[in-house]
Amino acid sequence: MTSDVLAELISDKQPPDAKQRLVVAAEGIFAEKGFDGASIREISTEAGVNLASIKYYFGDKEGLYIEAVKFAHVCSSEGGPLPEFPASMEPIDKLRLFIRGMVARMHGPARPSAMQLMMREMAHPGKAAHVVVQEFIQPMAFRLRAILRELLPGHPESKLLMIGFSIIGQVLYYRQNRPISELIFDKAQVDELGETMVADHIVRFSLAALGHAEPITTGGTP
Amino acid sequence: MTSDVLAELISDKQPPDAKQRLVVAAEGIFAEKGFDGASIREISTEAGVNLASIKYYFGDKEGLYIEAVKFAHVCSSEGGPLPEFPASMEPIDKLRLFIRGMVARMHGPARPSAMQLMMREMAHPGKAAHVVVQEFIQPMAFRLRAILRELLPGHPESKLLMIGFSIIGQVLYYRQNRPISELIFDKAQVDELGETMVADHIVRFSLAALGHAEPITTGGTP
DNA sequence: CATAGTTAATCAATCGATTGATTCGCAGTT
DNA sequence: AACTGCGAATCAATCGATTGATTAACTATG
Repeated sequence: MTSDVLAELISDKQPPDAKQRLVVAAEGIFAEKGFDGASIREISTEAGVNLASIKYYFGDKEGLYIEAVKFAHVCSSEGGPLPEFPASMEPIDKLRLFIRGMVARMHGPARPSAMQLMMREMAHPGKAAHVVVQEFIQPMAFRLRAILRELLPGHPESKLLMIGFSIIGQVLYYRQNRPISELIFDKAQVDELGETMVADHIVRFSLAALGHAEPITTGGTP
Repeated sequence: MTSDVLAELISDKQPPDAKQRLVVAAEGIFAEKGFDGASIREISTEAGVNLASIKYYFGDKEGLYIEAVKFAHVCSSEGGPLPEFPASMEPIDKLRLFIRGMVARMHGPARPSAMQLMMREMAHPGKAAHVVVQEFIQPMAFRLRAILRELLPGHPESKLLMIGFSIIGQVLYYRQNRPISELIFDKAQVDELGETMVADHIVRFSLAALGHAEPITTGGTP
């Protein structure tokens, strides 16, 4: 039905029509207040369109929500489609690039509310979750597992799974738990951890755990 | 005002009164549907008490929510108050015990909805968040930082912070992202990762990254 | 005219909050 | 013992506000 909203939005022209404005406003408000907390009246008001337009374009509130999640997914993906590396590249270098790319995606400059909405949907998966998983999360997960399989041949699948979770867990922490971290420690102390610093740390920490870099204990390159 | 509910609840006798039943029911429903999604009518019905009792005991919906979060915090903590280790113990052993204890707490048998409610509040911190942080999260974080400071003297504070985030991030992943992981991979494949297996992996992965264990690449003990 | 799009107005339902009345238990007084 | 007064606790009933959803009338474009 309304599945081609995305194509319009990513290649949007200047004067966005009602449907576009609705999706954009919905993405921001749903990200801020969640599905239950947001009201379609507030969304339609911010979008500057009539309340009934939501039914007209999306059927009901949930239809608008799903489109907003899809839109958030597209916004988050345009930061870079996870760079392709040549098959000849050393798997350890692939892993290095993969982690860097993933951190960049997370901390990326992309519309913050987009990532926030996706995280909300991931925390409590609903009908819109499978879209995010299938088009956003699953490819990254399978790519990472392929790299790990190449890097650690012969290891049982369960071990590869846990190693992947250890790496993704580190990356996701900064996106999921930043507000809490700022409550625990000084906000300034947490905020000074820039994207490159975090990426360098996770790469070093993970590669060291896999025996492909000097352990953290070592100061620099001795 | 209603700050002594906790004392009653942790040492509760057989016939729970209205206030107790309200808190217990609220914890379950808030955990399942969130603050906005839950209604005080549903909570009072499940608790078997009158709607007006919520105002009588807790003032309003938010007051009940805060008490429910506190209750969830107490429930989650009773699994074990993070074992004290003697100061003479090697820091590396402290770290090992700490990780194991934290994984046990997360996967712990404690009322599942309790942990779920705390995670919900951590994901989108509100007025009740500082209670969870101050009494549940902060002590663990500071304890971990002390261990790391002892283990890695001379390292800058920012590096210790990121190392701590790497460890906590691994532990939290399994609690925060299990439903998504089960969507990405086979549910059975994820579920077969038991608590001890996960704990062993995180310990090995983290200690290896810090140069205090054989890297994962190594099969066993060569 | 016909279709697409937009509008204001309103629907029934549910929300959180509040009211006033009622019951219960236990002190103090006679 | 009997009666009284008072506060704690609970109840049904309802408040105004807001929710998502829907209708019918209106405009504009082709």
